[in-house]
Amino acid sequence: MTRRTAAAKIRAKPIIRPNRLSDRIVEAIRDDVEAGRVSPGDRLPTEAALSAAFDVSRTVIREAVSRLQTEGIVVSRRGSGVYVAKAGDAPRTFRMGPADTEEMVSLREIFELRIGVESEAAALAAARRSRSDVSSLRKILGRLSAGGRPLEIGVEADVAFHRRIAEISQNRQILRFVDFLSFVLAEAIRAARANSAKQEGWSGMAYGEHVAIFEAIETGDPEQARQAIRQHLIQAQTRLGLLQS
Amino acid sequence: MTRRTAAAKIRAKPIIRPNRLSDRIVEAIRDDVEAGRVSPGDRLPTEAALSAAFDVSRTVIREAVSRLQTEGIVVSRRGSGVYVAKAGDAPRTFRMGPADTEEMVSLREIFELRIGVESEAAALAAARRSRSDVSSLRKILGRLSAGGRPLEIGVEADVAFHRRIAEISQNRQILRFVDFLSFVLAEAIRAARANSAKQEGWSGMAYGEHVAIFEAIETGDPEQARQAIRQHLIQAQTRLGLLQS
DNA sequence: CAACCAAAGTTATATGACAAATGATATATA
DNA sequence: TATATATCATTTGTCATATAACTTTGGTTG
Repeated sequence: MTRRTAAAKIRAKPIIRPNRLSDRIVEAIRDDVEAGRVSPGDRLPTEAALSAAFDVSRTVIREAVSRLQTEGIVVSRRGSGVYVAKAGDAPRTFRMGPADTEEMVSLREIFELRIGVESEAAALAAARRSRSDVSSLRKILGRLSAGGRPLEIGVEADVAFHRRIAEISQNRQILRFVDFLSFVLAEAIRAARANSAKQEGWSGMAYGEHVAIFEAIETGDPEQARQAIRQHLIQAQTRLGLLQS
Repeated sequence: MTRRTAAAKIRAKPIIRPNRLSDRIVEAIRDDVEAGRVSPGDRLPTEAALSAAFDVSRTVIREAVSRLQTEGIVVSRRGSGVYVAKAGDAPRTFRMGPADTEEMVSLREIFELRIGVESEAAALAAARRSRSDVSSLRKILGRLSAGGRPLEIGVEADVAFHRRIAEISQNRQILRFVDFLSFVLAEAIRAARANSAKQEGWSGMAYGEHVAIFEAIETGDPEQARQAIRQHLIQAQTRLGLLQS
C-alpha cells in the first residue's frame, strides 16, 4: 500500500498545501515587490532567466506570472517583458494574505475596516428592511439565544446574523465584502485561538448586543443600528483580547 | 512602418486589451459559475476536454484555471480534477470586475460601501491625527480651493484628500481598500461620463463639504467627521446623478 | 535628419512527453 | 465474507521544445 491511505481518509483537506511549485515563485516575487526590492515600473528578469534562477520550467514561471497579474502586482507586455505594476495600473482585486492576519495589530486593522462596512450595512438594513426580513433575522437571533453550545452553533449563528444584515441592506457589494471579511477573520481568529483562549461569558454578553442590533433594525432606526453594531464589534474585539478594555 | 507606431504613442495604455486567450477562458468559466450553471463542488471538464471545447492548447486552459484559482473560484486537486470552490474554501481575494461597475445600481452599491469605509476612516483620523497630519491635510485643502481647473487638478486633489484621511487613520487595510475603491470608482465614473456629463457647480459645493470634514478632523471629533464625510459622499452621489435629490 | 528596414529579444501559444497523485477495480489473504 | 493489497486508467503538475506575434533597438538609406 501507499502507507498513506489511512491518513488521507482522516484529513481530506491538508492544513497546508505547498504543492504547486508556482506557489513558491509567486510568494518570492510578491515579497520582492512588497518589500520594495523592485520598484513600480521596473522590468523583471525574462521568463527564461527566472526559469533558470529558480530552477523550474518556464511553464511554472508563466503560471506564477499569470497569477501575479490577476493580483494586480505585475503586468506583462508581449514582446517587451513583465513589469511591476504602477499605481493606477488596474488592481481589480483586493487581497489579504497570511501576512495581513498573522500579527495582532493587523487583525485590529481588519476589525476596524469591518466596523465601517458593517455599521453601514446595519444602517441600510434598518432603512430598507421588510416585514419578512425582520422575522428571518429574529429566527437567527433565537438560535443565538439558545445558550447551549457556546462554540460550533454559536459562531455559526453569529456569522449568519451578520450575513443576514448584509443581505437585508440590499447591497450586493457590501454582502460580498462582509462574506470576504468574515472568512478572513474566522481563519485568523481560529489561528490566534492557539495562543490565548479566553471566551468565557462569551455568549452571554454578546447576546444582549445582538438584541440591541436587532431592535434597532426592527424599529427602523439607521443611526441606532449603526451605533449598536459598532458597540458590538468593539466589544467583540476586547473579548478577543485585541483591545484593552 | 507598422502603421501603428503613431497611434501607440498617443495611447500607451489601450482601453481594452483582449489579447491573452486565457482571458476569454477565464471569463467564460467564471460566468458559468456566477450564473449558477455549475454548482459549488461540481467537477469541471478535464483540461483536455476544455482544451478541445475551446479549441486552444492545454497551456492556455491551465493558465486560465490557475488564475481562477487565485480568485478563489475553483480549486484543483492533482490526480482528481478541477472543482468549483465551495463556501469556505479560501477566497483570499475580493474582486470587482466590469460587470460590477457597468450598471448604475451597482455603482450606487459601491458608493455605499465606500461611505461605510471612509466614514470609519474619518472617525479614526479625527481620533488619531497629529499636528503634522492636520497641516498636511490643510495643504491639500488649499489645492482644492484654488478654483482654477475644475477637472484634472480638481479630481486629483480630491482623491488625494480622501487618501490622506485614510493615511491619517493609521490603518493600512483601510488605506489599501480606499485605494482600491477609488480606482474602481474612478474608472467606472469615467466610463459613465460618456452618457450624462453634469458637473456644473461641482467644485463650489464640494469645497464647503471638504472644509467641514477637515474641521472635524482638526477639532478631533470622530462623530462629526463621520457625519461630514457621509454627507459629502451622499452629495457626491447626487452630483453624479446616482441619487435623485 | 527623418523614415524605413531588419534582426534580436521577449512574451504568447502549441505540442508532446513524463511524473505524481487519485479513484476505482480486481485480487489475494485471513 | 471481509479486509487489505495490488494494479490500472484517469487527471493534474511539470518539463522540454518549437513556433507565432509583438516590441525594441540599431542601422541604413533617401
